[in-house]
Amino acid sequence: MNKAERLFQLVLLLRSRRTAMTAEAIAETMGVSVRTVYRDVQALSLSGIPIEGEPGVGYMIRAANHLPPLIFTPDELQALLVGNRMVQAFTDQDLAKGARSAELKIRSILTDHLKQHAEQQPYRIPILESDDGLREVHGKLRRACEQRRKVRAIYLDEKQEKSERTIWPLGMIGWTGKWTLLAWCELRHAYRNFRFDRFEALDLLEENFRTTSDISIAHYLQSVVGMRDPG
Amino acid sequence: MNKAERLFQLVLLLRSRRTAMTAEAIAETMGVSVRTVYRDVQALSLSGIPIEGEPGVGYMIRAANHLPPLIFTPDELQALLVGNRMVQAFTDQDLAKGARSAELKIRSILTDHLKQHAEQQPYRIPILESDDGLREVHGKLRRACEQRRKVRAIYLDEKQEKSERTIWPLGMIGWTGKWTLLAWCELRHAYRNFRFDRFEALDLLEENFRTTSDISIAHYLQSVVGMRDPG
DNA sequence: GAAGACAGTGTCAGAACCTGTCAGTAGTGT
DNA sequence: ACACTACTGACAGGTTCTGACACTGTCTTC
Repeated sequence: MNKAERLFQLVLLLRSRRTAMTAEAIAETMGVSVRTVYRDVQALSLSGIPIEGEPGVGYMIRAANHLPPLIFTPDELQALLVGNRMVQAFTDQDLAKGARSAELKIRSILTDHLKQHAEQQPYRIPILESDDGLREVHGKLRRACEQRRKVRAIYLDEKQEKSERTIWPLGMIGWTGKWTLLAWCELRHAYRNFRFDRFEALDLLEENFRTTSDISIAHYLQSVVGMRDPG
Repeated sequence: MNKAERLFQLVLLLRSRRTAMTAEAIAETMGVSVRTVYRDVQALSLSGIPIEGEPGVGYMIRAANHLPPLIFTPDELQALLVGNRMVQAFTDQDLAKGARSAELKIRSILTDHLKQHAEQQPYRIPILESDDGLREVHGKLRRACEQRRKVRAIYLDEKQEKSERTIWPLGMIGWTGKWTLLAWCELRHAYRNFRFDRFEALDLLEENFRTTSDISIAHYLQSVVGMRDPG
């Protein structure tokens, strides 16, 4: 049996049971090594199939019938589709890819009636290749934020003055037409905002940082802007 | 992309459409040769997925239920959430409402693992009340586009000259930081682009218009911009 | 708190499988 | 008979997949 067929069978196998199944048991049923089962589980997981394992218990797939089926209203669908296009145009390559595959998944569960709706979109959001440089910056900063990695950056400020510093990227703020990074500046020991389009160079360092109650988006919004963080 | 993943994508792709798709079109979307598409179709068919082809028409899949329970990957989820926030900030009130309720529905089906992901968002997209005027314009134009209603508009052009005209709103184009309306101008008998922030007044008329092969977004993109409409 | 069991990951070489190419076939319309 | 489309067969070379084995991290037992 080849891999594709085996993955398909694995989904059927797990879905047909109410109890979990250990990797070893799966290996035996499928006639492959345990190592291969681990790889198969990972493959399914990466495709977004909600397969979950627990040590000592085994793997199972969450039964679909315990969930409310996802049914969107036309406005909800429209919002998702428009949002997805904005992401493709205004963020980074990886997120754009995520947006595309999320859209495929959403479209695949629509009723015919809604599919029709989805097809006649008045929205067009051009994806400009000239923004590819910005997309790269965006991607790097997103990774840095998510992994809480410090960043060494060369930045050009409003006065056209170049500076090199180490910053802790806390959050990415979307304004109409531009993104800024909220970061903690090690040099100044203070919050600073950086426009994405003013970075001359960016290096993700190996070193991590820790957000504290004194250094975080919520704290910045509270103490500097004077508003509660909506999350 | 490996075969297993591609087969999964193929199922989603076919399920996401109302109409059949030729092997050649599939090959192009997937980035593989046509021969491989034929093999993939056969593989799915052998696994018992009801995929059917008709010469000259293409392939399609009957009935659902063959889809494994579907959930999003972290990147897909991130894309949906960011997109939703952009919609709330940069479109109109109704669509924003749609975005919020869509988000609730999506969150309700997430696994614990994904919920955690969803909570630690680095993105913040402020919703500025000062844009409420723009939101109203946006909402009116969206309704006009969707219902294909003619619009009587007072518009201030680049030279600060005011004009009143009847237009057929065809599409809403999202640029970095601004929206423009592509419309057919009854006065000039030509396509015109209007910035949302330059409308002084907007009245949705009772009268409808009909898009034709000579007056449509696709035709505009083809004949004026010189590109194919991505849809 | 050391030893051991258990679940899962990293790596590697050889085997198996997959892909594109190209030639060929069946069916259909002219 | 010819052209055309949709599809299949065969094959070489390139990729990927698999199992073996060492290894990590966690939890349990004594």
